[in-house]
Amino acid sequence: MNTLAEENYLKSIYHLSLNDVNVSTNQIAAALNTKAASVTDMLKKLADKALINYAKYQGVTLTAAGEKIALHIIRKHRLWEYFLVEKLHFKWDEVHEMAEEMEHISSIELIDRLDKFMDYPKHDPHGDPIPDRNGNFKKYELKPIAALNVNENGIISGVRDHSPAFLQYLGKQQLTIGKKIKVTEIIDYDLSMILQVEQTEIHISREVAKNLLIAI
Amino acid sequence: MNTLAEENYLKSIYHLSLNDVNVSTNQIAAALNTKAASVTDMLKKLADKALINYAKYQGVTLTAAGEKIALHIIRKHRLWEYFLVEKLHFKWDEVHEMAEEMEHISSIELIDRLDKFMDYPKHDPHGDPIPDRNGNFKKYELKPIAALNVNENGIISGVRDHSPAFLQYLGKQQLTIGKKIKVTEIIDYDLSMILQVEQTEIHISREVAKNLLIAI
DNA sequence: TAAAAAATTTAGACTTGTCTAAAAAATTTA
DNA sequence: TAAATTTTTTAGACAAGTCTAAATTTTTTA
Repeated sequence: MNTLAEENYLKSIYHLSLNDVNVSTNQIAAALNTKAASVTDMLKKLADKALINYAKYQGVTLTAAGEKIALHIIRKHRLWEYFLVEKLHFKWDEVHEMAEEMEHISSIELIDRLDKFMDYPKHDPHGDPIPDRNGNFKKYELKPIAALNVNENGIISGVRDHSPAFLQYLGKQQLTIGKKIKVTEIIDYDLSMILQVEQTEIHISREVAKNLLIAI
Repeated sequence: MNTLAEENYLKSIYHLSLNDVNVSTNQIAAALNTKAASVTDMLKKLADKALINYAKYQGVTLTAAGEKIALHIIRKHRLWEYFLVEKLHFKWDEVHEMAEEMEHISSIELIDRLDKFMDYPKHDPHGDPIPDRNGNFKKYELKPIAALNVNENGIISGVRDHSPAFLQYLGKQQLTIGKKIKVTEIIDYDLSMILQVEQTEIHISREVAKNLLIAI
């Protein structure tokens, strides 16, 4: 098996790969709160194990083997988050740190049984898809509410910012996964938006609108 | 917080302390599958942190602080074992290794909620007591079936040997926690015993009788 | 396109936890 | 109780993962 550090590198590289094909040393260092020199050392090890494609100064991509491991860690992270929210009743802004530890529990059988226990959830509490045991999941597209025009509507299906502060704010405003929203007005001055959510109108800044995602 | 290695040392010292007041370097080395020299190094660190009382060549005892940590790890281990058996339907001989990893998940709130989720179980799947959040548990005494005479009876309440092989054997014979047993015969020749368990008679060796415990 | 700036890698060092081999202390035994 | 044996500790080394500082490569910019 891989070390904890290796698993965290693979997971970060996977997430960064969603935005850029080649992931840079500095991006990884920032994501893992470490130094570029440390990243270079680890990249050599991961390349030796054939988990990444690495050419000096060129950035990295995951190999098929590396991506498989990354997706399995993400599967574990998201299933544990679902467990923490649905079974232990934590709030969606409280579970990330715990899941960061739990995602490294190694047993595959354990996670498959946990999946069954919860009746095979498709999304974690933040709307992110949960890969199945083979690493497959539907790559549905989401777009920010900021991209909507007046009178357009959608269902809240994800967040771009996973910080506790943002999640807490959304929770307080009842802007949670599954809620149906409609844009009733866009303020010219600052591009902030007024949304119709169930019976109430909610005013959100452009910043919030960019980080709150709806299904297309 | 403490490192994973430190937690494992404290836990081992706690378990060994149940048999001997002072725990020796070699005992710890054997329990942790490491070398005496490595143990000496770690004992110095734990003593510096005031988690153990350590005098060179004299063996160690846990301080109150060290015992508290050890009991919390044991609490986590046993609650996760209960979860794995009761909720995920693993067999009692399958859960130890998984719980060895899960016991190091740090959140106290998580384990308290898990405890509540399972309705505050008092014993793990092997009959061992689960400490509460303050490290308290009933210190009930158990004795081996080997200590019984003919016609005496009791309720299976624990095991002395936690190895998968022993647990699997017991499971197959229906010799599980909570079963009522009565000694119907003791064979002079090898001190093996014939037990009445529910409707059936089961013949167990002296070795088994020494490792299977009943409530006094 | 050459100089400046930024990104990345290398070199050497440090910490944690481990090891082997040798030394020292404690215990057993004759 | 002195010698032999066992246990424990010390000394020095190593691997993993990290760091700082310096060197190198790439990218940007003037």
